[in-house]
Amino acid sequence: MTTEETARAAIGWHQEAQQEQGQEQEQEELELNVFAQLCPSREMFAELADKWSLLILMSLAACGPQRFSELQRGIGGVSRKMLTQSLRTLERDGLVQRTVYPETPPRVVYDLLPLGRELAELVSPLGRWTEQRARQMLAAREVFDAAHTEA
Amino acid sequence: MTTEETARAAIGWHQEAQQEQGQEQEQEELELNVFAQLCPSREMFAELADKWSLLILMSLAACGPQRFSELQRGIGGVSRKMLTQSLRTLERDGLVQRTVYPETPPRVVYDLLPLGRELAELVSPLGRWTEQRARQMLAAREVFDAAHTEA
DNA sequence: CTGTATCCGAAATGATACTG
DNA sequence: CAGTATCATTTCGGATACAG
Repeated sequence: MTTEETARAAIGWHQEAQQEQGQEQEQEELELNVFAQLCPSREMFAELADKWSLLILMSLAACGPQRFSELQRGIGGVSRKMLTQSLRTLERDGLVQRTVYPETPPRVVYDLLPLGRELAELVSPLGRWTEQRARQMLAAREVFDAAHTEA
Repeated sequence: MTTEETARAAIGWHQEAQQEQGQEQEQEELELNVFAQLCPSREMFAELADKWSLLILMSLAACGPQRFSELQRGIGGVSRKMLTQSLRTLERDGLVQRTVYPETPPRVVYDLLPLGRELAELVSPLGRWTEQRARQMLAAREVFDAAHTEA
């Protein structure tokens, strides 16, 4: 490995794959790369990098298993449609479990599966960070907007 | 604090604020809450919970300061329009710095500001997690889809 | 090279009404 | 309660042309 290669590797991630994606035959285990447009992991990433999906994961992590209506009350502004849709996707990908208790009226509870819990533990800090730094970002906005108003 | 309240607090986050948002006068420092529809932090969160914004932050964290064209090559599938737009937002919120070197042709370099670096360090693990678990999620999908095909 | 401006089709989302 | 179906609207995002 050359000095150059060492330097690039030290910076992080997997630059080789970032160039293009097509002929990564070096390993029997194909490299997945969120930066590559056609990589399956990019599709997953694009799906998870969504406001509602992340809020659902955070809510389940913070408040534990919840019913559909609890989630909707807890996550301000979600419509039933978006909540249903996002939950289905999370369920499909094995992140969330949907359990129906055949009562009347029916009770449906959503909970994190191990995979979803892993992800939620990475996402929750993101939510807290946003709350902690929101004022700072808003302040930066005002400065930026002010500087771009004298036109 | 009742046993019930202790339990709720232990679960995490700030349930009080999750109910509604309007009369949190308990502290001089208003509580920010990403779960509340009208909270400023929600707006910030919605803005950051975006595919392109997150990929830009990850790319800058992984590869260091980059020019516009480098970012576009590194992030597969971004159009100039989306890249410009996302970079402007990140710049406006004080996460990214844009530096113009008045050469010919002009050279523009983007880099993380301290605030953006903080965020990037929370976001990058998310990208790596997605790559590591993508296969698992895809496998879960097949199972889910198979189970919902016999109709 | 690094954008900006505009057009336009596609996709996301909200509102509403209906169902098991 | 927990959805589904449909429609209307908004927003997103790519293509293209033009500019400093």
